[in-house]
Amino acid sequence: MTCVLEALEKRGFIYQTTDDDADPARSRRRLRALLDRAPVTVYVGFDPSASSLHVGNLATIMALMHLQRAGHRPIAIVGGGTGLVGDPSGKQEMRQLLTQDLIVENLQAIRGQLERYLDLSGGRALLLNNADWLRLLNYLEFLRDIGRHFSVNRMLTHDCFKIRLESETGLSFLEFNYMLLQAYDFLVLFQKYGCRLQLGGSDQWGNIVAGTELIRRVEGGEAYGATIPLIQTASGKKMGKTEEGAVWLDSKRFSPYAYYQFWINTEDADVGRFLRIFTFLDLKEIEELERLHGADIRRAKEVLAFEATRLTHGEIEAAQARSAAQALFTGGAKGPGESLEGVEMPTLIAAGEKLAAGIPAVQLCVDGKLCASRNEARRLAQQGGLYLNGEPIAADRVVTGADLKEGGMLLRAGKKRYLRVKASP
RNA sequence: GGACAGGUACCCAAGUGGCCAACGGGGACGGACUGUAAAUCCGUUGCUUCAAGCUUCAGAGGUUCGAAUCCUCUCCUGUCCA
Repeated sequence: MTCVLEALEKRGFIYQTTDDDADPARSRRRLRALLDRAPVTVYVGFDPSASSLHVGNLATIMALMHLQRAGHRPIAIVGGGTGLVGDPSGKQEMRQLLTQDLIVENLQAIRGQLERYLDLSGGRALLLNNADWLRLLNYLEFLRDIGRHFSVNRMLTHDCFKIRLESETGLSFLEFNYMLLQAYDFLVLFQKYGCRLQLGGSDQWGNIVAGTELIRRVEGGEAYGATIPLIQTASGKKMGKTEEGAVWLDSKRFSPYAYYQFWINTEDADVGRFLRIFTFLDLKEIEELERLHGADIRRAKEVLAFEATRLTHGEIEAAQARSAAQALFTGGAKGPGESLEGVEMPTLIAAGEKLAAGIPAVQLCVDGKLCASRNEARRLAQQGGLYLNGEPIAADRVVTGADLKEGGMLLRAGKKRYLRVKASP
């Protein structure tokens, strides 16, 4: 059995582990041994504050998939209990508190999504809601049994608190407790499921360590933690954010077409790193792709986009997204034409009679979500960034049935944003 | 509970009676250059039927010919004191 930890390290998943040693040669030895010896139960927590996971969660999910494939047992906690508190780690501002109903709703949705990535059959992976045990807690008992193991002095030295203590927002007592709850989660999982390893984003370091220490104090047991680096783009932006917000893994919120586009727009410098983290291609193949230079790097990006889309949305959707991209970009589509027939892409259906009478192009932009307002569309056109069937158009351009080509037309904003307009019968 | 400081557009942040739809920076968007990349340069960045008009500076009232700016009350945040 090849060492999973080593494989994860090579792919760039591991930022730090609780088993790190000043001497790199000895580092992570026990953790490696643990993972090599027998199946290990590994836990990761997901935040239930949104009804969908997003690309920011993806690296962690991928890590879990690798571990599961290597025979280990993942536990995904959806924080129905901790979600009521809100993790202050890495946050400048206090979180909005969520209602219980909302959390339960989100939890169900996230559950459904995780099933796409993890094999839950026969207990090969578990999805748990920490509300199941956190809600049973009694305040006084918790303080006496768990609280006494924590030193406030020590807690205050953690970065996650330091930042907030120095910020204008401050830190509420509620949030200050979050760390104890997450540590307690780990302890419960250790006791009930024999969970020995917790994984998380690098912002989770403090919470994870708090858990391993609590386990040592209460149970005298040895547990480990590992963090995954915060994935940033080469130019230093947080990965997985677009102007519209997060890149969701839910196809209703973020279409497979848009998802594919998100990946194909990866910066050159990130392609290799992302291939390692966000696909299962083997390292040799990735190295091949990394050898591409100049415009050829796009080929590697196509592989990345296709693989990533396939993992999240499935083979069929991925293929559709790819052919849409090829038709629009590589094919240099000017009009909708045959090449776009049946292609999955953003499409606006305009009422036939209205179109015959003429609709301002700016209105179509707004209706089709290409622009937020007619003003914005007008500006876009004035700057020469609005195209109809491949030709730049003026701000006062009125679109009529005469602009339809083979039953549709193609509006483009800037270089990348396309909208197909079709007439309803 | 008391004292003080503050709440300005996506974010940061100027402005302290008219010259303010509001300086500057970031971000974003468009153009040029390219390869649906990065970097760079130029431009844009409240809404509307683009002429003018309309709605914005925590909220509600008020003073004034005229308010983001002055007054009153309310809400929110931070700091210090109790």
